[in-house]
Amino acid sequence: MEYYSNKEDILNKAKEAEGKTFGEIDLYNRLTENKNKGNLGQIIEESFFGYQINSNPEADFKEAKVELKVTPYKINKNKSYSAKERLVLNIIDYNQEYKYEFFTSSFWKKNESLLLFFYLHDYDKSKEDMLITNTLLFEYPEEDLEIIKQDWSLIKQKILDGQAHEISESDTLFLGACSKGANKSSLRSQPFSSELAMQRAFCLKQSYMTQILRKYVFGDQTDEKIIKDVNELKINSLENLIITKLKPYFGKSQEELLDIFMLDTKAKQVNEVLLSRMLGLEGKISTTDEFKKANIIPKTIRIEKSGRIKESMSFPTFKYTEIINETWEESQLYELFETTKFMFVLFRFGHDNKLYFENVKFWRMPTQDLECLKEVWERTIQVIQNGDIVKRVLSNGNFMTNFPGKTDNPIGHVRPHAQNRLDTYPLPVMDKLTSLCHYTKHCFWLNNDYVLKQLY
DNA sequence: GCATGATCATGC
DNA sequence: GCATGATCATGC
Repeated sequence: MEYYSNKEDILNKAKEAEGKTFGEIDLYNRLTENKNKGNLGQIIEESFFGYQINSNPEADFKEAKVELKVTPYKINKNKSYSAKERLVLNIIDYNQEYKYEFFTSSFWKKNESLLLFFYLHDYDKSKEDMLITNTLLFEYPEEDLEIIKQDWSLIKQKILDGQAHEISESDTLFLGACSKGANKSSLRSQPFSSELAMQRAFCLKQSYMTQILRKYVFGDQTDEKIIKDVNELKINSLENLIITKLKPYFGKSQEELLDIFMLDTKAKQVNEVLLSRMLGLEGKISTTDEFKKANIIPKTIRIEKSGRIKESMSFPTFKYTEIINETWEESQLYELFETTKFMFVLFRFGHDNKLYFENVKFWRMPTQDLECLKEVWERTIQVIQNGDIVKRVLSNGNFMTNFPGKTDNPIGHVRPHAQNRLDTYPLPVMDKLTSLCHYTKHCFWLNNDYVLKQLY
């Protein structure tokens, strides 16, 4: 058995796997014999590097401090590449992790540097036919490491606060704590609360992995950064730095801001452009390195003079044929709110009818609210499955539906979101009342009054 | 007045 | 062509 003790040798060996399928590498028929079928990492460890599989707290290549990981990516409709999943790392032992500092943590001990085997995932292929296309020895860039340190500290703080059961992947930016285990009943004890917490593992978020893939594997151009000086991140969080940069503009009207940045009112996208200017960016905030890696979605909210928000908040449409086959924990809705952080950009109408930039708030959906939203998701599936979408036809020809409405749930509801009524998705079950086999695209909306409550 | 259905506008 | 943010229209 060869022994790989330095990074160069390890990477050179890894390169030999590029262009091979898992079937070609698998010497011990792990794939075909159907046991441990999921674990492609084990095949690489055992058949390719020739070492015994272990679950040490140290990295796989202990001496070189390199952890081996196999991870899939996909090609999108628009030909770009995306990581298919988050990169799941070691399980968090709530009863131990809080005792450490970042550089003595279990995360750092095991994942200080990563040897990544990227393979192209293809739904039409079995695992043995999927191709390893690229390998990468990855070390965290300095500016990323500062954010990862903050992420780790936040997770540690939640354990210290007896809040391990409230941890969510959307708490943090690059390094997450994702749920791990067969199901929700994989619970663990925590040191500062009697409440059991879901078993979680450290992970690099899917959005972070996508950026790694694009930048280091496919050599895409680096995206613009909000924080240009790493040192700023050593003393403050990304969120606080953004708020600090925006604070001088709080209370200014849209007109004043346009004036300051010498812009013409070109309607619609003004607020997004203004936000960019206030942060000193050339492009949109949603396309910055930090926002893409952390999966932060900016949302503009306009508060009326009356203090209410007129419109509810929309999200991507769902496909009727797909949603009915989802489980809650793997559903697109759960994934969205479990992993996404939102940046609410608040504007308020003054008594002079002018729009004033008021504040910025980073928000993620609290765990119990997400559980409440589950009822909306369940009801939606039920309605689709029963072919029970249309409740009755209104006098003007519009359809009234049985989808959960705003009054049915405090968090969210289901409503159309389409070009027009003829912009549809196919139905898995024919609608009983109308005999329709396609129905207008719908999506989940967050209730306007719920959103308002989140601001204060 | 507002919940709900429907659609517009923009940009990729 | 369509996703997405934004907003309109109207029946109850």
